[in-house]
Amino acid sequence: MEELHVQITIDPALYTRNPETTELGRNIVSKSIEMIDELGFEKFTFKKLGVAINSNESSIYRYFDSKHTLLVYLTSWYWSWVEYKLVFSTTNVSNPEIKLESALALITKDATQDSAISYVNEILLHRIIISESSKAYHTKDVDKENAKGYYKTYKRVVQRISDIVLEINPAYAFPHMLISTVIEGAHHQRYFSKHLPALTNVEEGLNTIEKFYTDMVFKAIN
Amino acid sequence: MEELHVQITIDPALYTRNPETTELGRNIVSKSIEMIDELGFEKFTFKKLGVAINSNESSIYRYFDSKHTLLVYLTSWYWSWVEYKLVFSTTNVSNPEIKLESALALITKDATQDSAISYVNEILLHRIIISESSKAYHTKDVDKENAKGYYKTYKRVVQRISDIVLEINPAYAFPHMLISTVIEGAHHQRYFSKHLPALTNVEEGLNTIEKFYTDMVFKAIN
DNA sequence: AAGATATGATAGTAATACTATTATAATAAA
DNA sequence: TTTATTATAATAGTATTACTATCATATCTT
Repeated sequence: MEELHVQITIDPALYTRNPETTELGRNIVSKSIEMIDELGFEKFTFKKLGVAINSNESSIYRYFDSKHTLLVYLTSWYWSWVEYKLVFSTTNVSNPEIKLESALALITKDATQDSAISYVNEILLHRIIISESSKAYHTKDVDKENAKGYYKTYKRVVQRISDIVLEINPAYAFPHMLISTVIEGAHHQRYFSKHLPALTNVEEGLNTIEKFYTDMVFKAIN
Repeated sequence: MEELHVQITIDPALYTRNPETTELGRNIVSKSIEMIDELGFEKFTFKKLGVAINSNESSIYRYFDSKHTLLVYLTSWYWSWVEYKLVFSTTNVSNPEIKLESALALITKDATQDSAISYVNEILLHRIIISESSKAYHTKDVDKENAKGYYKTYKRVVQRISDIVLEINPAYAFPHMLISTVIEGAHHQRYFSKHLPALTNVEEGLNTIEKFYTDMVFKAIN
């Protein structure tokens, strides 16, 4: 696996002090990913995180003004990272079908292991996205937060893949619905396959999710 | 609209005292639906509910042992109700394509207004399902709760519609994935259309969600 | 060496998600 | 009709949460 040297830029609206720039900040991000994965978002607290990194609750609040914005920060980080990989794997590919195929692989495949940034464990982050990320926007404050740009990176990824769909079939009327259905669907199916298998037909090691959605998308747009 | 006289039966694992059997119980269910819709699940509390129905927090705890099981109860209620309507609208229909079409309409259409049970506002309940129901199973306790049968009714609905899919195409390999994708997808699209429209192509009053998923499903299984 | 800034430690607050106890009201059985 | 049973209400209490505020100390810059 080659290492990608990525500069992932997160909207300053999502933090009060940029965690990338200090060791404490990177520790907060790093350990919070581990702990949210382990405890679940509800049982994760800044106090526990402070203890785990030998720091203090009050210091963490200087980086993120709530547990919730930290979650939004992490999802935003994830989508920036996906966007980077998306651009990387689709530029200079002229055939839009092939572009769409790799885009779909990217959003439906199991966790990728390339370590772009040392302090972020992308496999754990992917698991958090699957289990917890819908909580980031299922809030009574969505509209306010959306206006502040909290979900920009997610929307950008959907837009980019929708554009590829339109390259293949400019008359297709529902590209955004289709792509957001695949993204959310892939997360659900991965979660269901582990916890509610009656809701899936996933078979271990067969890339079922990727195959299912790739097949579905190409049939839908033709 | 004709009135359906339904007997919706909820698994006793989901309550400590059956709320259907007493006025207080029905008030709890009724008002909690209104309040969760209005406040969102996080800001809803049993204390506030107690005040709203002129009762007491401690009395509510005799019906439901947590806020979380109340949410699971409500989702279970919702799926029982959907199951009833599904059976009602598909029995004695011999053509499986037509059966599938009405099943898909049922799970993708906007809130239906027939009042089967007086103390449940199905429109508000549908909104709760859209905005909050994923929180019912995105917990660290899913496996334990699944073993107790908490998600049975949801799984039964998916199973029933998957069976119709298999009637049409017995060789189709992913019926459960397809149907759970449609159900979750329809909820997401409805939520996105209100709060994150960049992720959809929904147009007001055109039944976009129903059309999109119906088209998608029939293309996928043929 | 002085000034600025980041971090840590401690304390405090209102609210949450409960549990426990006791009193009172309503209903059913003797 | 009295008694026993059960449901509800009222009150208090607990540990924890999600913060805010204050102040001391360590570190880094000029």
